[in-house]
Amino acid sequence: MHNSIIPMGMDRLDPPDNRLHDPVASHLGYLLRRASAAVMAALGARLAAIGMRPVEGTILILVGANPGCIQSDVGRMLGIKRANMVPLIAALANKGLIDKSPVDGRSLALSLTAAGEAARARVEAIMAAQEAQVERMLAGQDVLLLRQALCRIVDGDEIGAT
Amino acid sequence: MHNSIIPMGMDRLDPPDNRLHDPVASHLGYLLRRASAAVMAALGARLAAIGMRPVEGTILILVGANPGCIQSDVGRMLGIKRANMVPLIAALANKGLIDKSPVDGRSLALSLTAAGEAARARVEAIMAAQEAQVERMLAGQDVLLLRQALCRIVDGDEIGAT
DNA sequence: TATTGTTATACTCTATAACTATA
DNA sequence: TATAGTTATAGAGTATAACAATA
Repeated sequence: MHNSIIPMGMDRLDPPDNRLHDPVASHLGYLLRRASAAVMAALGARLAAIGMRPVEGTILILVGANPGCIQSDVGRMLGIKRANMVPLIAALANKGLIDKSPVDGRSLALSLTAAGEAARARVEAIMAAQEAQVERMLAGQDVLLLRQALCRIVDGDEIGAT
Repeated sequence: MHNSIIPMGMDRLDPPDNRLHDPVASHLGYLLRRASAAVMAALGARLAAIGMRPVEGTILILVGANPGCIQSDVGRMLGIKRANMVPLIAALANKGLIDKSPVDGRSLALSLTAAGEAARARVEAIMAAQEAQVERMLAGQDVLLLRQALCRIVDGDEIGAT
């Protein structure tokens, strides 16, 4: 919390930032954004070790838990538009992790290949470790209540209107 | 929380998503990311009413609180790289909201113009309303503790290493 | 008529490398 | 040698519009 109130023009020029006073550092919206970025960066670094990005890992887990689900539903669940799902699913299929089989004539049923299931297991282990660390850093919180509150914001028809 | 455990292949095809089971919906990292996106989208919509984006508003507030600060310090404080600060500051200067005056020969001192100060006040009012709403949606939390925890994650040298 | 998958496209945000001028 | 500002550029992520095939 770089919130020291040292006026500009002083002689302390040594530290990384110039000890700016930051009135937004206490805003929960801002902190949410920065914390999210930090957590995603850390997860990205861990998943990169197995050649995977956070989105891809999440899709693997979701398809693994819902074999036969269709592309559009996965996108809706993750808040990803149809058009943007195409290259994501194509990449996972090209890596041989996901099978696409037509069910409908217009819908594609998704399922994990054997390699996809193995990858999913590795992803889940990494994400579980990440999750444990995040929970540890949220020490002092009622994590159950926090989860519920974040869900309210995510599904938030409450936010956006005044 | 779309977490109902209704197996695929049922006849309930009416709701938006096909009632997928979502094992990642409970992950704090994932919730953090989705909640952050929702809050930022709401803030973006509100600020768009005065022709401003969240980053620009944040910079106005930061410069207003630290007149004479230099571009690089603002970037460091907000986690924005030097190279990416250039067009941001240029845009605010072009709008006549920020003045740049050389102090160093290599550094530029930033300050708000009269119009910039007026814009800053409007931004701060909007952000305060947004912040109040976020706090309301986090009902049941110890907001002070939550702020501290999020700051730990943001400044997190703890996260990223195993 | 609404939905699925798809293509093309554009805009924002972010990251890196390289350069100049200055401290 | 390190820092400030700058340019150019590349990669994600996200958004819209349009189209064909299907329900």
